[in-house]
Formats: sequence, C-alpha cells, structure tokens
Amino acid sequence: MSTAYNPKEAEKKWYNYWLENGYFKSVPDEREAYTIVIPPPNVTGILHMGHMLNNTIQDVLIRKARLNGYNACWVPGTDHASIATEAKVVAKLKAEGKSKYDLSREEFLDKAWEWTHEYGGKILTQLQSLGASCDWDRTKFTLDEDMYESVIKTFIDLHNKGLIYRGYRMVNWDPEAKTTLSDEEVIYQEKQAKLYYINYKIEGLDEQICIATTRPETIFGDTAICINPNDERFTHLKGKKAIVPIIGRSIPVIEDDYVDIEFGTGCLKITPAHDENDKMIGDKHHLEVIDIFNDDATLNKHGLHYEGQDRFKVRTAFTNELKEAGHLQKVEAYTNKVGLSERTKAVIEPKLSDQWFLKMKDLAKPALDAVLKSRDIKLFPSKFENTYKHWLENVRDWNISRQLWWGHQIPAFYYNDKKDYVVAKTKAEALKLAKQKSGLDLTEKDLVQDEDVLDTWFSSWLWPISVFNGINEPNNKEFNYYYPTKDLVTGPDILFFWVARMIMAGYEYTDKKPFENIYLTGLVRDKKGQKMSKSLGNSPDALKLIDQYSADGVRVGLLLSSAAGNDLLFDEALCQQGKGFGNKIYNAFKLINSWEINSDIQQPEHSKLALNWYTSKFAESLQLIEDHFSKYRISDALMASYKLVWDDFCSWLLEIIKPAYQQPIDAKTYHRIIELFENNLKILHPFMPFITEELWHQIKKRNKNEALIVSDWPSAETIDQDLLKGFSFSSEVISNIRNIRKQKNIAFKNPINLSVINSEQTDQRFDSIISKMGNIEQLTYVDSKIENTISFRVKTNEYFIPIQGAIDVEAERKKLSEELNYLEGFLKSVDKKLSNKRFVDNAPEKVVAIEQQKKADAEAKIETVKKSLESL
RNA sequence: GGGUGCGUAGCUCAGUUGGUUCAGAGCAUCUGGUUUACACCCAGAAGGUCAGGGGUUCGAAUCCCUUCGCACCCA
Repeated sequence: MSTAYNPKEAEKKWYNYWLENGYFKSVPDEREAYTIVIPPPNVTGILHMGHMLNNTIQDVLIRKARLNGYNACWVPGTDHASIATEAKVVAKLKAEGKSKYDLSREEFLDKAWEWTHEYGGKILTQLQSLGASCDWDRTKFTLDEDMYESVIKTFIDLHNKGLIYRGYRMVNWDPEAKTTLSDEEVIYQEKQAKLYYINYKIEGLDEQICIATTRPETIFGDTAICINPNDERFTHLKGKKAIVPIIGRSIPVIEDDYVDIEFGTGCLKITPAHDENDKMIGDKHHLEVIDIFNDDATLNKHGLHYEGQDRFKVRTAFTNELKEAGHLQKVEAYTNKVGLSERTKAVIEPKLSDQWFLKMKDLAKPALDAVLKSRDIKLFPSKFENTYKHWLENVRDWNISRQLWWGHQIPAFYYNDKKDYVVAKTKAEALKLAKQKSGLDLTEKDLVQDEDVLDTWFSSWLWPISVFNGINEPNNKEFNYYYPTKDLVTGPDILFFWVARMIMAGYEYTDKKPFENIYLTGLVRDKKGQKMSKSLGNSPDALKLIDQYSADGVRVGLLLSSAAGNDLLFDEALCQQGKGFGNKIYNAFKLINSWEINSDIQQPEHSKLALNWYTSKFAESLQLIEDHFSKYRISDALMASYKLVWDDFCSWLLEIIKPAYQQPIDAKTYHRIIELFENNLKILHPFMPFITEELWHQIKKRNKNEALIVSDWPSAETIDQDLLKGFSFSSEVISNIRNIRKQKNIAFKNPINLSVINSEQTDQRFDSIISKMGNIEQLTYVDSKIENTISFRVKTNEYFIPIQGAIDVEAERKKLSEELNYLEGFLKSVDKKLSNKRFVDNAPEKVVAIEQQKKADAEAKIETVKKSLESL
C-alpha cells in the first residue's frame, strides 16, 4: 500500500460499482420506505456550493437509512425554470440575430427543448461525482409528460373549486424579459435618486400646488392630486381641479389621509396605473387609469411627443422640458429602494395587467396547523417556525401566471372576442364546455388558448406528489408506498415559496403531509461573509474542489461547520481537514494490514483490555451519534464519529495494541480489531462513502451482496461504565507521565519507573496499559512518598517518577502550593454554596448531593497535597 | 418603517429543562518530537469581562428589560 490514499481512482471505481449493482435503485417491497425527493435544481444550473452542501446532507441521510435497513429512495430531478431557461434561449437567439417573436410558439419551444437536451441537467451528472446515491432511473423533469399533466390537472381542479381566479392587478413587470415576476423574484436595492418638486396650476385660481415625485415621467399617467383632509395648508383647494403641466389635462384634487403631511410637500400626485399605492387610492376614489407604457417600458401614445422613448431617457428629457416651462421648482438628492429583476436586473415597472391568481387563505390553514399545532411536520431548526407562521398568517394570493412560453401553458380558452373563457385540459373539451356555457355554435377556431404559462413554483409545489404520479393516479402502488416522504433538505430562503406551498398541495391533494421533517441548511458564504454567488464570482468551482480534496474530503469539509440553519462560512481549509481525515483512516488500515498474524502467541493483557474498552467507547459514541442524527445535528454526528475514530481508535486503541516493531500480532487481537474497524467504516460510510467502501473491500474480498453500502448499521452493545471510567483515569495518568517526560526532557524511548500510592483503589488491570503507553519499566505500589522523585496527583492517587540528578525542591514546592491554592479556593466556593440555607432548601436533592461530593473530593485531595508539602 | 434571528477563545461554532463533567469542540497559534501506519503525523501548552448595562433567582452564557453591533425576511 502506498503512503497516502489516492481518492481519484477509488471514487470513480466505487461509484460505477454502486451503479452497476443497482444499490441506489428502489422498488417497493415489504420493508419500510425512507423517501427523500431532491429539491429540483434549475435545469440550466451547474453545481455550486449550496447544491453540494444540500445534496451531501441528503446523501448522508439516505445512506444512513439504507444501512438502517429501510428501503431508501432518493428521487432526483430538475425543474424547467421558466424565466432562466427562456432567458438563455432568448440570448442564444439574439446571438443569432433573431428575436423570440420571429418564431412561432412551437418553434420557440423546439429551440428550448433543444437547449435543454444539450445543456440541461448537467448538474445531475455533477452530483454523481459528489457520491449522490439517487435512484437515477426515477429522474424527473417538471415538463415530463406526466408531470405536465399533473400541473394542468391541478390548475383545472383548483379553478373548478373557485380557488383560481382571473384578476386585473398591479404586478411586477420585468420590461426586459417582458414578463411578470413574483415578489420573491424582485430584489430591492438602495439607489441614489432624485426627488423632483413640480408645480401644478390650480384651475380657476392664480395659484400653484407643488408635488414631490421620484418619477416625473409618470406624470403622463396622473389622474389626481391628493391632499390630506386635515392639512390646513390646502383646505381651500378642496373640490378644485389641477392642470397637469405640459399635458394640460385637468385632474381633480382629492382628499385621503393616506397622504403623509410631513413627507415632501404634503401633496401627492396619483398615477393609478404605475404605483401600487396610487392604484389603491385610485380604486377608492374611482379615478381614471391611464397606462403610459408599452411592454418594453417605452412610452406609448399617452407619452405624447415622447412616444417610443425609454422611461429613463424620458425622465431626463421631460424634466428639462418642465424646467424650461418653469414647472420645476427644485430637485433634491434622495435615496430610495428600487426593485430589480432577479434574473435580468432590469428595474421593475409596477404594471396593471390580467393575471391568474390562486386564493391562498384556505390552503394556508392546514399548512399552518401541520407545523405549529399538530406538529405533524417538524422544522429543523425550529427557529424558523416564527418566520413560517408570520408568512402564512399574512399570506397573499399567489400570482401564478407568467408572460412566457417555456412552461405549462395555462389551460384557459377564450372565445367570444376574448370576453369569455373556459378552463379545460384540451381544446376539444374546452369547446364542449364553451358551447354549453354560452349556447353559441362555436368551433375550435373560435377558441384561443391563454398565451401565458404557469409560475415554475406552480409545478414544483406538487413535486413530492407528482414524482410518484400521485396527482394523475392517486392510488398507484408506488405513491402509496413512498409517500409521504421522510425528509426535505432545503434552504430557508425558499421556505415560503416552495416548502410552505408543497405542504399546502400535500394536504389539498393527498390529505397527508408531503414530508415529515424539514431540514433547513444555511447559506454558504465566503470568508468575508458574503453569500457565494455566480455574480460575485466568489464561489469556488465545485468540481475542481472535488478534484483537489476528493469527494469524501469536500463532503466532510462542508459538513464540519454546518449546523442546521446556520450559515456556513466556507473555507477550503475545511476540505483539507476532510481529506486529511480520509488519509488518517487509510493509514489506520495500512497499519493493521501490515501486521503479521501469529496464532501461537497469547493475547497481551493490555490488548484485551483496550479492545474491551473500545467496544464500550464505540457503543457510547454510537448512542451519541444516533442522538445527533435524531435531532438532525449532522455536523455534530460527524464530529463525534471523527473524534471516535481519530482519537479513540487511532490515538489510543491502535497505539495500545500495536506490536513492537516488526513483531507479529496475536490472532485474537487481530480479528477483533478488524471487526472494530469494520464498525468504524459503517458509521463513517454516510459521510465518506468512497474511502469506506474502498477499505471495506481491501479488508477482504466480498461479493456484491456484501458491499458496505448495503451492510447493516452497527447494533447497540452494552456500555461498561466502570471500564470507561477506569480507562479515562488511566489516560489522565498517562497524560501526566507525558507531561513530566516533556518537562524533564526524557525521550519516550527511554523507559522510566513509576510508583503509586493507590488511595483510590484503582483497578490494577489498567497498569498494563499505563506501562505500555508511558513506557514504564517498573510500576510499583508503595505506601509513602519516594525520595528523589517528581510527583503528580490524579484524584487522591499520588504518583512518583524517579529523576536522575538533583530534584528542584523549590519548584516541586511551588507546584504543590499552586495546586493547594486552587483546591482551597474551590472548596471555599463549594462550602459557601452548601452553607447557604436557601440553596440547600431550594435546589434539587441531586444538585445538593453533587456539591457535597465535590466538597468531599476536594477535602481528600487537599489532605494529599498537604501531606506531600510537609514531607518536602 | 415592520418582523425574525444572532453576538461565547485568533477563526468557525456547540452549549438541549437555569444546577455535576460549565465556560467547551474543531481549526489556527506556540512548544517539543520523526530510522517506527500517517508531517495530510504524534505529544503537550496557551488562549474568554459568554457584546455592554440593569433586573429576576439560593444560583444566569441560558429567563426578562435596555443600549450597541451584525444578518436575514417583508414593505
């Protein structure tokens, strides 16, 4: 075996081995199912740090479940990402000098599919290099035929239930992508802007009224001036009319206490078509609505001589015109927040348009109850419950339509000059319905399907159901077997628009929760605390990382500092640590493997004892690890395994049983250490699947039914507490010996003698271990202090190591005095507690007993130290 | 502006019901060590006003109030 582990070869080899033998594959059987559905990454996406973290956690959970004997099923897939994909295709067309509108819808969709097949889904292959044990035969895509059908069916159903309606609403319009965005797809950014003060003439009076606005170009759409009814400055203007400058239109002065008297001039221009609040006031006062923009945010005919020009150009030009005409009073610097499209970065234009909405209130209730009342669904960490609650209690209707082509086309068919519509799966069905509804003699030609598609989330909210075809065939065998799923692993940033909605869909369509536990990972940030993103360019290349540190190493590195829900400041050093751990495990095996076995030699006492100790230690750690897993404390589970293997197994156990250089090992010890090592591999497998499988097969040749990935999780053995206590006492003794060796420059290879006053009556079996680990030639039990020695104490036991040459009595005295000082101070604080009547009366018995024990221990130890001091 | 969360060692973070082992872990640092499985190593050490202030309690990193700082979500 070589000195260092070579992961590259092993990782490729074992992933293929797992694939070939179908270990990832799941078919329903008599075992209990353990299902995880992947949060479908964007089909256009490539693997980044967030995916790596998220999918590593899922793989850990699914591999552990597999070892625990569940029928583990991890369903992979991607979503079609309407906006992102369409943007890519549009960009590609643009590069070819074409526009989307040069193509028919069908032609465009062909291009999009072409694009998807060529570039899409790469991320799934990338997940394989991470070791993801998904059942790849189940890979789903939100535009697969059955998935498509599920979405359409759901739309029709919700429409028939009256939950989907059509509304003329203010939406976030992305003028570049020419589509509506959800609130979640808009990023607000602070921008340096200007506040323009503009005068409007009052009709019939020789007076002007001044308004402040950040958007003078919207003046073309003004339909009122609003004042606060309590504002005495403007009382005389009630019922008057104002003249819109340049345009010359006459608009009413209205009153509404929405207006903040303090802000700006206390006067507001109302542009209902282009501002949400203005729309609200407009509705209240029955104002006219004038839309001044085209779809690309150039001005339309209402913009008069600016028709066809961009909104920002018009802002400048129109301001100049106002200035020249004497309407502009002043301009002030002003910081405000501007909404930008997450995808195109274009400034969002609030726009009124026809959209489809889903009523959320009734759907939200069961979702709220499931998490907060019945606790059917658990959130890890639970701190997100507040956020979840807040959002669902203040939920707004969901705008589910998008002005795009790539996606599920809304199954609404218009007729009668678009004045009426019916909702149906096919045009034929729609025709039937339309005829019934209208009584008209229509043909298919009279029907026009809605151009828009549904929000991508409207397909992914069905994901846990639809991947098992549970919408189309609610009683199919697979769906009944795998659903509800077990865990969902995702980021808190999509708690609302994905997780909560899946829960709603779950209860609406299956009467069941879609999953039991939600594990929310943190965001991956760089060392500076910035979120890792493509746009910042601070995300390391995922595949390069794997190449450099091995998949196992990267998995460990990511998990080491990723407590659930807490952001993870990513540092490559963590991957190095992960890789180093792999190397450690490899070398542990290399050592064991190098031993020559001799069945004639007796098992040494220290080996027997140490093996028994590790068995108990393992059982104890296993319990701890299980506890961490049960609370989704994955990084703690890993750290517990890490310490067990590195510290307890390698640093203690192997060092104890290691035969002298080039000496053989007894067969009994050898066979037991192999068993124990195999158990280590089992608990490490979920975290580091590759190296563990590799070593598992190096231990001995195994057939395909004996692979580690499908072996059994170690079962709990009894923990011998006395053994653990005795060992930890002994390790303290060994530590002290090492300290003294270091202080006195006694190299480890030089044996020394040790004498002990065994006041604690410790188990003498451990002497063999102390002797081996301390390189003690002679261990003697004595009754009193030995001259010319240096001493140390563990509890009330006193140990003496003879030293050549003069003993520094002063130094020894100083050391003892310091110990005494500390102990007396400690005793004093314990005494103080115990003499406090209120403590003794109020504290639980157990706590008081502990304090009494501390007192007794301290007193005994003080006696020992005092005696030593006297004898000096 | 409204909401939520956070502040513990140089760094990243645990600390579960207020009570033992409560002030911890890993990394980094420092000291010593290598013909020996691993320098991707071994052994050891140092490092803290638990953000500041106040309160409740026999007892507070933990509960309450407040100030400061940070992050996220919503408008």
